[in-house]
Amino acid sequence: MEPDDFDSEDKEILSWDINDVKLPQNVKKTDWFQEWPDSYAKHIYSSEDKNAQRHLSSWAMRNTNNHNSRILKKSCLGVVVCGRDCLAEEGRKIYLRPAICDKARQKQQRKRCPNCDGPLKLIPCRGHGGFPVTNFWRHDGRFIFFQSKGEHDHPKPETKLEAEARRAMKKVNTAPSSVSLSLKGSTETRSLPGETQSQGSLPLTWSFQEGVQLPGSYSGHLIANTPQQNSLNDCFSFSKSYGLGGITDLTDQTSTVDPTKLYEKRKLSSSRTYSSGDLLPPSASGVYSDHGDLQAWSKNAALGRNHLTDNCYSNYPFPLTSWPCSFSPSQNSSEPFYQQLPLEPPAAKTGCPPLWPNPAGNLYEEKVHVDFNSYVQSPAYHSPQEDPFLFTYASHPHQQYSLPSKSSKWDFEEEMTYLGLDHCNNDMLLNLCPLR
DNA sequence: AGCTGCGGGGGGA
DNA sequence: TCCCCCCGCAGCT
Repeated sequence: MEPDDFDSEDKEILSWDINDVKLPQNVKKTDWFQEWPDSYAKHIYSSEDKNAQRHLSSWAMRNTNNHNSRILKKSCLGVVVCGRDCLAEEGRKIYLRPAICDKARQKQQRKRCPNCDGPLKLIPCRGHGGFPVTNFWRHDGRFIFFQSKGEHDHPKPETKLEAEARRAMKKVNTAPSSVSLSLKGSTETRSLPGETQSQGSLPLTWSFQEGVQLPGSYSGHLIANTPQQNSLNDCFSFSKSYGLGGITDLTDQTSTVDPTKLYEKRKLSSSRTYSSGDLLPPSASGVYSDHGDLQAWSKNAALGRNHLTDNCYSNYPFPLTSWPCSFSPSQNSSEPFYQQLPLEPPAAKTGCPPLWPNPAGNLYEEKVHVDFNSYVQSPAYHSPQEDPFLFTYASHPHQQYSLPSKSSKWDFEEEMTYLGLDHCNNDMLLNLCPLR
């Protein structure tokens, strides 16, 4: 929605209210999905927008009965914090996503802070005149209208994907046999070059501490130590959360597809070269970054609707809790995030490996520079004040993960086949590769 | 188990 | 009348 050159139609489009009897239908340009809508925002999404169809938000929004079946109303639940306001290692705080279900939330609040064993505390949202911020969704014609009322007065919780991943990790922890068996014996997963063994330097606070206590041979390493394994987790969450057709449950696939082989296969089949820091160790990151926007972006990308892919930027579907991407794009995910990244760091140290190749064939876009290892806050990043997930970070300058050069091609179909995704339906493929 | 949407109902302004 | 909240239910993942 560009505010220039208003005519009467544009004014109509801008001045609507969710309660209007008639909403504008002559919308020329729909908005990109906003994962962290705040303040008194209004957006018009295409009715084709999958995220909008699902009324998604990374804020923990619960359904509220407004006795109006035409307008879906949701109110914010706030954020769950440690009652002792403890700091995890490296000064990170704990911001959990409140469970949406009432009973699950009560159960959640009975749990203890895994960092200090203190009580957990729910900080309610009071951003709308003392009441929770409310979001309204209304489907009308070819559009989905969104309106937010109030301004969140609390930190961002972990995203839905992160919360789901955390639960998934707990499942792995409690029922490790199905996943871990296939990983046993993997030297890559057990011992990575330059990897330190400190759990405390894992990128998450309690998500990792609680969830990643994998069985013996793991020595505390997450399945997603390697980008390849990570992508499996990511796929899983994609399909689980957003119902992408074709990918049914990749957690099951980890028991049939040995991630070690996957990693080796990728090493062999790809011309990518990895530097000494090759596999990104969990210890290489210490920032609990809020990459929710990236998740939204990657979700959108996977759903075939993303301005970045439109612009031939490669897709970096950043993982859930486990991938230590240390940058946070704008709160407004309509802004291309490449504009907010450092233009050219001294050494092109990039960290997030691609999961989905760019449909245009530009598998790696070197404008995306992420340094997991030595987090230096640039003006392009959110300050910790702006973004509660970003905190001071003790750098580990020794490990690097090099992004392959543009010449590196990733055989997408081969990859999909190897991942067991060769049965993906057309919709899935269309979503992933809208240009194919 | 948890998320989501729906709807009945109570209570306050 | 409007708004907020609680609750239960059903469908889904």
